[in-house]
Order: sequence, then C-alpha cells, then structure tokens
Amino acid sequence: MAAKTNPIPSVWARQQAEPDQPALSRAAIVREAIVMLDAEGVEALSMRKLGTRLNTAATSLYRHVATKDELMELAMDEIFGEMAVPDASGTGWRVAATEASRSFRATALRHPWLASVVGQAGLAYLGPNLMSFTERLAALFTAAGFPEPSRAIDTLISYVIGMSTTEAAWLTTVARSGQTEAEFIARLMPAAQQAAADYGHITQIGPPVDLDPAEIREGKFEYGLEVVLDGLEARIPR
Amino acid sequence: MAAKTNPIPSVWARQQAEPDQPALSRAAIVREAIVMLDAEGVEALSMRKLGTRLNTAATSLYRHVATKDELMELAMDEIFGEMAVPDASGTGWRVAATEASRSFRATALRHPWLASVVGQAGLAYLGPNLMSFTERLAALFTAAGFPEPSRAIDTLISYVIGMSTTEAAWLTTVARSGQTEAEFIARLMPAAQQAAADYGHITQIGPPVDLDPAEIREGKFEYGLEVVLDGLEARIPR
DNA sequence: CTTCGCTGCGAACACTGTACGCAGACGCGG
DNA sequence: CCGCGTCTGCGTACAGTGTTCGCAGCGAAG
Repeated sequence: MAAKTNPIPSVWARQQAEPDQPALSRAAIVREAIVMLDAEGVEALSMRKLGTRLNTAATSLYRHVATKDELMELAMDEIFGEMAVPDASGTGWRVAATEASRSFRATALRHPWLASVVGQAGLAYLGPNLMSFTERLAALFTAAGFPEPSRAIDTLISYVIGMSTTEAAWLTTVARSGQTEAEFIARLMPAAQQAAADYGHITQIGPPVDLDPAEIREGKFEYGLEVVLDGLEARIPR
Repeated sequence: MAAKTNPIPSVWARQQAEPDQPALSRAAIVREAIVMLDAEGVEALSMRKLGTRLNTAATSLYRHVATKDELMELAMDEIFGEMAVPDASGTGWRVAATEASRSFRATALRHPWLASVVGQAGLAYLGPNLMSFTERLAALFTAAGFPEPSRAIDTLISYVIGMSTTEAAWLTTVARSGQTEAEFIARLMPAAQQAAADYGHITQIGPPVDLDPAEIREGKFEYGLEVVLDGLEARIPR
C-alpha cells in the first residue's frame, strides 16, 4: 500500500493523526478480536484480517500479543468477565448457583466460538476473570456449607460446560448450514429414525417437533440443572 | 520423488505391489490419522504428513475423504466405537450407567484431541458409532423407568463430557509444558494463591498436594458422577 | 481391443502464523 | 538544543497449510 503515506511528505498535508482510532493496545486488539469471532466464527479470525480491521499491519499486533494462542486465551478470559455470580444473601445458595449457571450458558451461547477454545486450551489458564468467577463460586459454596466446595463446584460447572459447549457447537453447525434450526432438525430426522430402527429400538427420542427449538434446549438445560443441584443439596451436612 | 518409479519400466524389476501396505482406503486413512492424533496432538496432523505416513501423496487422500473436517468427524466417530455401554440386566441401570460414564472418560483421556473436535464439530454428526452409543443409553434409561429418558441421558453425558474434556485439555496443557503433572501444579500454586488472596477469600481450594494427581482427578469425577446419578434416581417414578 | 471409470499424484493457488530488521517517534540526560 | 536509547509500526519473507485441477496409468466391462 504505497498510497497510504502521502507521496509529498508535507507537514501541511498531514492531518492530526485522526484520534477516532484509539491507537493500538492489547485491550483494543482483544476487543476487536471478540467482535470478529462473534461475527464470523473461530476459523474466520486471522491475524491479517484482524490487522486490517484495526487499520494496522498484521505483524504490528505481535508488539502487544505474543502469539495467536495467547490472544485466544485473552479473549476467553474477557468473555469470562461477562459471567455473573450473584450474591447468595437473602435468596440462598441454590438460586444464586442457578443464576450463575444460566449466566454461563447465556454467555457461552452469545459467543459460540468459546466452545472451541475451551476444548483446546482448557481452563488451565489463570486469567483474572476466570479466577474471579471460580473464586466467587467458591465463596458461595463454602457459605452454603459444603464440606468439599471445590468438588461441588467442579461437578456443577462440568455439567454447565458440557451442556453449553455442546449446545454452542450445535448452533454453529446449524448456522453454517444456512438453514433455520427447525429446518435442520427436519432434515436430520429421517436419518436418525432410520438409525434408531436399525438398532431395533423404537425410541421416541427427543420431544415433539412442533415446539420452538430454543425453548426445548432451554428446558433441557433447566432439567439437568435441577438434577445436579438436587444431587448437590443432598451433600450438605445438616 | 523421481526415484520412486523405476527408471527402466521393466516388468521383471517390478515387485508384486508389496502387500504389507494394505492399499489406500478410508478405513486405513482414519486409522492412521488416529495414530498420529494420539501421538502428536491435533495441531500436528496435516494432510501432507498423513500422506507421507501412508506412503502416498497428500492429495491422494482426497479420493477417499472429502475434506479434513470430514476426516476429523470420521476419526471422532471411530473413537465413539471404543466406548462401552454394558447391559443392565442383573446389575441394574445405575451400575451400567456408571460403567458407561467411566468408559467415556477413559476413552476421552486416551484420545485427548477428542476434546477439541467435540468443541468444534459438536455431536450433530450422526456417525454410526455415536448413534449406537446413544441408542444403547436410551434403551438403558427407558428400561430404568425414566419418563423422559432423552433428558436424563443429556444430563448425564453433559456432565461426563464437561468433566472429561476439561480434564483432557488440562492434560494436553501439562504435556505441552514438558513437566510432570505434580511439577506443573506446584508451579501454578503461587499464582493461584496470590489471586485467591486478592479476592480476600482464604480458600483451601483443591485437595492437599501430596496425593497422586491422577487419583485426585479420578476421585473428582466419581464424586460428581454420584451426585448426578443421585439427582437422576430421584426422577424415576415409583 | 477399446473404452470408461477409478485411483494416485505433481503442480499450483490462496492463505496462514510468525521472525527479522529497518524506520520513525518519544522521552530524557547533557 | 542535541543526541540517544527504547518503544512501536510495518514490509518482507519463510515455511507451512487445505484444497483444486488436470494428467497418467490401470483394471474391468462391453
């Protein structure tokens, strides 16, 4: 791009570094990366595209971010910052845990690419927001009287992670197909029933199809959430 | 590689197509891909490397596999074939479900790359082995008397998937660091405790460190499994 | 014997993440 | 005011990636 620098380097022609683009910083890079990930998915993000989106060259990003994997970890931690763990005072631990789980799921569905990153990088990265999230959960479960709060937490968020990432991956697959969720299901039904018949087992698998798929998924999540919380509640010594 | 074809194409010099290499087939490709994935992880697998491993060119693979993503889905389904769902007769549904969950976890830890694939492709792909797995689970939970077996199944495998993939991703991270698991934990402890102190919450997070990390992980899994199964058992109408 | 479809493959294309070295800007001691 | 060292942006380049295309051989079918 030779046209970017003014051919005659005159001080008069040069405008004042247009401050609408707030310079290049790690925070700005992560923010724009999340925008791209939300809009086009995990495989559409490349350092070059991110660079042009920020009006810089791709290699400039490496001044603020060591590697692309590190950028993904930063983005992941940023997303963890969107998850809320409400206070248990007044409402009790169970509604607080329910609300935190719902917040996790909603956030994961808002940023479906998170499923890939969690599957690849895991939760070993100790970002501040992830730390804060688990720390608040630990306070919640300790106050609830669990003798082994870390195990209770791991049980709950394992369920939530499993359900949410599966759901997110499903939604990405549906979105890639260009069809609506109902259409996609309708197209998949014959193959599924065929396979079910092959195993000689007449299963009415899944709920009736005339409901809103999004509501079905939400109901499924809530069902499992109650199951897990029931099992956990029995662990609290009286 | 001009030296591969005999410079003088004589029938006598040509040996009988050495049958130790069992030709190129979709099954052989998937099998070798799994070997590579197990050995070197998901990011070390490329079509070219896989090709040379099979003594062919990379582009030859595309005669049997449409795309690399399809190959990954095939590999994933192949792995699902390793998971066992035992029969419930005699032992009851609960031990059968426990055994199936343990089988899932063991298989996922044997092939840690599966976590990435599940996170990216999800369970929307209807491979025969995945179908068989869920079908046998459906039979198990239906016979157990669950009014909504599909919901019970989704609850259980969501927990199992969440725990197993998180564990697999953790193990991959540890392996990449070149340290043992205990060393890795010891190195991470100060940062974690520092962060915990920042939030003013003195948590004895995690168990004492003088135990075998693998046993700790297994105990964690078993704890959550019992919790989920307890919650599920209460859903069976008497 | 001819023909046709299938399989392997070399070359090429459009990208990717990232290392390296150069150029300019900014703050600071003289 | 000058020089200077550090920091930031960036053009170039490299080693790879998934995948397409057209060509060559080979086995079976007509």
